[in-house]
Amino acid sequence: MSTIKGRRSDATKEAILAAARELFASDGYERATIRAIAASAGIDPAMVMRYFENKEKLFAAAAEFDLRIPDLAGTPLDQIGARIAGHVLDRWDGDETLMALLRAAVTHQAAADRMLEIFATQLGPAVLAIAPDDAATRAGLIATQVLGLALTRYVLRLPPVTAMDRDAVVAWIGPTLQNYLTGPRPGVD
Amino acid sequence: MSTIKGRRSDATKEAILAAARELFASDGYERATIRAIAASAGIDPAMVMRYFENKEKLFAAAAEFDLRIPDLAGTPLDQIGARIAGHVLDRWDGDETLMALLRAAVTHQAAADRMLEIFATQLGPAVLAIAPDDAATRAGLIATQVLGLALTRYVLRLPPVTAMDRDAVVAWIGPTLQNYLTGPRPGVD
DNA sequence: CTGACATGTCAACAAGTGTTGGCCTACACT
DNA sequence: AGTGTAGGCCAACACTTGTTGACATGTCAG
Repeated sequence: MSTIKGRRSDATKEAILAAARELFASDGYERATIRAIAASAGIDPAMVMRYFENKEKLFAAAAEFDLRIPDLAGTPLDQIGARIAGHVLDRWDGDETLMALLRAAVTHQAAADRMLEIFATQLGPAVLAIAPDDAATRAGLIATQVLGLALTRYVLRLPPVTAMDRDAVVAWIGPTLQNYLTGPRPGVD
Repeated sequence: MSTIKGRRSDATKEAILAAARELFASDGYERATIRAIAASAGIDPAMVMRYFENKEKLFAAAAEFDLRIPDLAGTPLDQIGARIAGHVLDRWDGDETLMALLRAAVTHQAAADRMLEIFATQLGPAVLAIAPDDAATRAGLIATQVLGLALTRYVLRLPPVTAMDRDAVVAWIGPTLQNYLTGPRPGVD
């Protein structure tokens, strides 16, 4: 066995993962059946079980995800909001994994936990580096707006939201994120 | 038959609806089974079919909903955002129908359509009355933030978001909604 | 009491689910 | 050549789903 070249099985394993991501993204956890995923990958359902023990673990493998929050060091402090807004759009358009995660998270506890973990370990620290005070709250607020945008634009496809082009979204959402990140803590008024 | 007093069946019909709302809200459309709903209502699954032809129509009946957007006429123009934020929290805490709708909308097309319709017919006109220009876009942005808040606070239960008390949520989210509603259209800058 | 009708229960169906074990095929190595 | 093994397919399992039709019970008018 040549461990140098990837084994042939790696190819179909990858095909299964791709099909799984696609169906989890479009149908959610329960409606994306193993049979449908296998059919979409052009193989037998039993193969899915061979490579990934069960559906739960298949999802876990398919939902592995990195937000790839950009290094914000070089960005002027007052443009970080817009930068994040643009990044969110790019990331969401280029990878269905996030959609699979969001769709599944709403009805499946394990997926919700994974989503929480991603925001806690990836968004949290990034916010902490910029706004050390109230970092958790500020990160939560950002999640609020970012996930709400994703939900209405990519899942529900609310017409006025899908109609906005990239620049408009950044121009509107950017300042909101900027405020959540670096704005004064409200309440004193 | 005395049409004056409600028939006895109306009671169980209402019990079914209540159980349906509860399970649709906590489990989503596919996981909320007719059998589980019937059991929770203390009756036979066949009764559900007798009163509501099928699962689809049961959901439609259970997801009947009114946002009850308050009359904003008496509210100072610059406090409308906070008013809406508070109203959203009240409405969400007091009625599981919204949660059922949101959870189901993510995986079920009919539910998504219903959600779109609710925002189009109830939120849209209210925004139009206040901000006639760009009303659709502004309503969409509001939906973005409101649904994002609901998603992270009530469905995903993101810790920093659930940790905020009512006043804090209103203080943070209110200005965002205010800006989406009455703020200047960005882009000139 | 007798019947009619609303209200409810029971058992079963057909279809679809995740999952399993046995069997086949092709290729690498000696 | 033969043989071991990884990759793949098939048929079946136990179970759950929405849905249906036949049958039982209650309630009230005559």
